[in-house]
Amino acid sequence: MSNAVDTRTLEDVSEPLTPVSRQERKLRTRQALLDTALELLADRPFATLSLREVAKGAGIVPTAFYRHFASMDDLGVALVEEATRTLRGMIRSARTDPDTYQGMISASVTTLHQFVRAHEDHFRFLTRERYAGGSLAEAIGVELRLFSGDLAIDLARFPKLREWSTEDLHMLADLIVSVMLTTIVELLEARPGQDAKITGTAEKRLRLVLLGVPHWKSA
Amino acid sequence: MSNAVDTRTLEDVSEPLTPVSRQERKLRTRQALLDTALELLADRPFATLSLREVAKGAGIVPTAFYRHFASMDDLGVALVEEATRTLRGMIRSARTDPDTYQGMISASVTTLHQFVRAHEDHFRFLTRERYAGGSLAEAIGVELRLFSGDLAIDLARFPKLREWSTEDLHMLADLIVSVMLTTIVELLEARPGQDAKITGTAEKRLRLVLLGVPHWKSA
DNA sequence: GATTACAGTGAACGGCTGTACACTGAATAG
DNA sequence: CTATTCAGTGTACAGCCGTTCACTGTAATC
Repeated sequence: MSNAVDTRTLEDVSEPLTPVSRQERKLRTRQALLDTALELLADRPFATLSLREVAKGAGIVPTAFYRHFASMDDLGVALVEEATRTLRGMIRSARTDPDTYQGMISASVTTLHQFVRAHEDHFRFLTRERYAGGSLAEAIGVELRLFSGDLAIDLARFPKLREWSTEDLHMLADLIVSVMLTTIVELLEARPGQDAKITGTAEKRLRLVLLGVPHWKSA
Repeated sequence: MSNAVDTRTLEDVSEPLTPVSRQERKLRTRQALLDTALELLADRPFATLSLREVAKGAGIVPTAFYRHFASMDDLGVALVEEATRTLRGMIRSARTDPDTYQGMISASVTTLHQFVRAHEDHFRFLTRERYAGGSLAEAIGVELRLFSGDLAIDLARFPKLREWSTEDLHMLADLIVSVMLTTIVELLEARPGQDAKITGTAEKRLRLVLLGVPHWKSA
């Protein structure tokens, strides 16, 4: 399987076992805090996590938490950064051959599927907190708007979309992003074995949207 | 303005000032608890509310809370019921003249806009908790799937959609619902004065989706 | 080899949490 | 008029919370 997408992100390339410089130990504890938080977030919102339980999960005493983050909010920001790094990795992977709509659609959905399955907790975190309100939701919103903007630029390269207004291009990009988000949530909520059906539906939705493009009049 | 949509739901018709039967007092306190919770939910997720602060907001002592709800989760369920009653009211209002796509689109978006503005806290609650995980999210998910199913049936009445498979009809209905949800979130996050732009974009998105319909081949 | 920097410790604090329990007083039922 | 029902009260308790402070032991520095 030589053309499989590389779903790894920076932090999960395996480290050598010969550890121990001081700053490296610190980095590991920091990562343990982030990983613990991400685990706990599997079934509850970020705002319900306590500093004490995250510290306990990472194997340190509550007060040592402050050696790494000024507050839980601060850890939340770091978590958004980590998760959006994964998201950007996915977008980079998906931005390949802009030849045909159909090719682009199935390739994008395949990439989406692989990344969601390889980083379920990151995507769960992003979709859960996106609408939760507060500063994390805002930070995630900003990131998604950046994503949507990039997509609009990519879309402008297609012949049929050359003459669209930038406003209409953004409208289309937002629509595609919301289909993507819906698909991510469906994948995360799915019982095993439903993946093919969900990705199939996602492709259909994108095809239907793009089917309207040649007949669009902005009015 | 005789053809304005009636955005009231059952609970906000004003009561007479001549109160006081015992069960009526109880109902009022219960409603005060629900209203207080809804206020607090404006800027935080449900899971962070405490029984004590909700009780305090409603003007009763913490232990009296149990005269009305067995737990905060129980209050959450009641809140989902109240909010989905508003949602169903909106759907009933929107289900009017299935003559043309264009007429249906702008009428639906107008109804959506009016209901969201008239019941911001209900819609904020629904969209916030939809992805928050836990039993509330599940209950809201069930309700939205019912909505989507009803919409699929309505859509089947349009000539162009007569011969679509039920699967494709659900795909289309879900797509429309996700556009609606996106629009709701945009309205709730909007700074004042942006409403026209948001509803305009929402109409465009729906028009684009429906533009693909006549050219659809399931395959 | 002596000194410093610092990740992690452990006790203690005041504040908020849910809930048990015995109570009061007024609207209701007999 | 009397007895009952029950929404709301007030006290109390054990548990978790974030944060403070003085501390220890070891890796890094000189």
